[in-house]
Amino acid sequence: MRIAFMGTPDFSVPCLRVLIEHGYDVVGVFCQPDKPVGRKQILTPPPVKELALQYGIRVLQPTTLRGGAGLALLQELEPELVIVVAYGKILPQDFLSYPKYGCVNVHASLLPKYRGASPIHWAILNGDSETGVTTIQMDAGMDTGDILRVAKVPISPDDTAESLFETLSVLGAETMLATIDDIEHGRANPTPQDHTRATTVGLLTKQLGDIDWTKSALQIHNQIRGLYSWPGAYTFLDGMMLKIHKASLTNVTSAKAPGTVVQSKDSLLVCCGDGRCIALTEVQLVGKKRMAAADFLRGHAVPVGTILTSAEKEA
RNA sequence: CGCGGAGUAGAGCAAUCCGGUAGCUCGUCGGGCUCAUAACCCGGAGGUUGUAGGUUCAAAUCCUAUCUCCGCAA
Repeated sequence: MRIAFMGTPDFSVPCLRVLIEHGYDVVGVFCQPDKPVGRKQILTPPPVKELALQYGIRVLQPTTLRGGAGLALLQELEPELVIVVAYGKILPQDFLSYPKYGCVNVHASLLPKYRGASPIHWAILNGDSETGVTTIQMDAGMDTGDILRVAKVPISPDDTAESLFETLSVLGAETMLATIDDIEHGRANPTPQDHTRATTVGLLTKQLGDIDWTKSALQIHNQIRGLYSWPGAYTFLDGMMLKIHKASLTNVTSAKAPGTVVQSKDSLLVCCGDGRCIALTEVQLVGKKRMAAADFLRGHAVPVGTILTSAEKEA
């Protein structure tokens, strides 16, 4: 089967890899144009492009698919099926309807929940106990197509957005293969989504990382692990931003004001809004490297009673 | 040349402005002490102060260049 692949970030890589390894005829790979990255603004190719180049697969990086531009490329590649995994652009209708088997999208949530840009993070931010991947037959809407396959996975209390990313990208690849197999053998059974239960999530912003200590310890813990390792959660210590990379829940309770440091030996134990304390175990001060809280405390005395504040209160 | 911070003992920091025996907390090693604690007391080891030049009687510190790491912004 002639397949065109569309994807850009790390999440898409396992999918493309298994397509190649299973001998599918990948006739072309679409991804976003190279972008300047990092402090030096070095032009960096997306991860998917690098993999494609290793296998000598043709890479296409159009800035737009609209106005027939995308369709023209498809007519050149003549794919029977298009697989889309975190590509990053909306596909126009003429593009969607070109391939014999249409376009299939691999989405990292249990649709119709968390349509949109950052489903993995929101599953953790909201404290969900399970998430998964869904493959859909794409239509013109954003993640609104009929469901082909679903694979669920539990979210453990230790999971971070990063660890789930890893898990779901692999699960996504497996589910994609199964879906393609269904299509090849005429077993596909598209089921419409329950649109009344749909939720949509947007792009993450840095601002989401600002910790509001009046929230419960559980909510704050979800925030820290849901935003790890990007964009990350943070708070303010003596007017300086302190990034919180890792933290763990404790059974310690305290009647102190939310944000108060109640212990600062091996970790920073901070009182939250519901009276429970959360232990900050890996932190990073502005301009410094990330380090274990115990290391941080050797060089920075944080007296018990110090109060951590949110950006809003700083301003 | 987008803005800024930082390289000092195994770890985290101080001393740098104003040049003069590199210090603190922790770890580590040895000894002591206690029914006991993230215990406490005593002692030791561990450094070409990122690199290369320059100024000076003397440079972690001042000057020049260079490498690396990091925060913001994008």
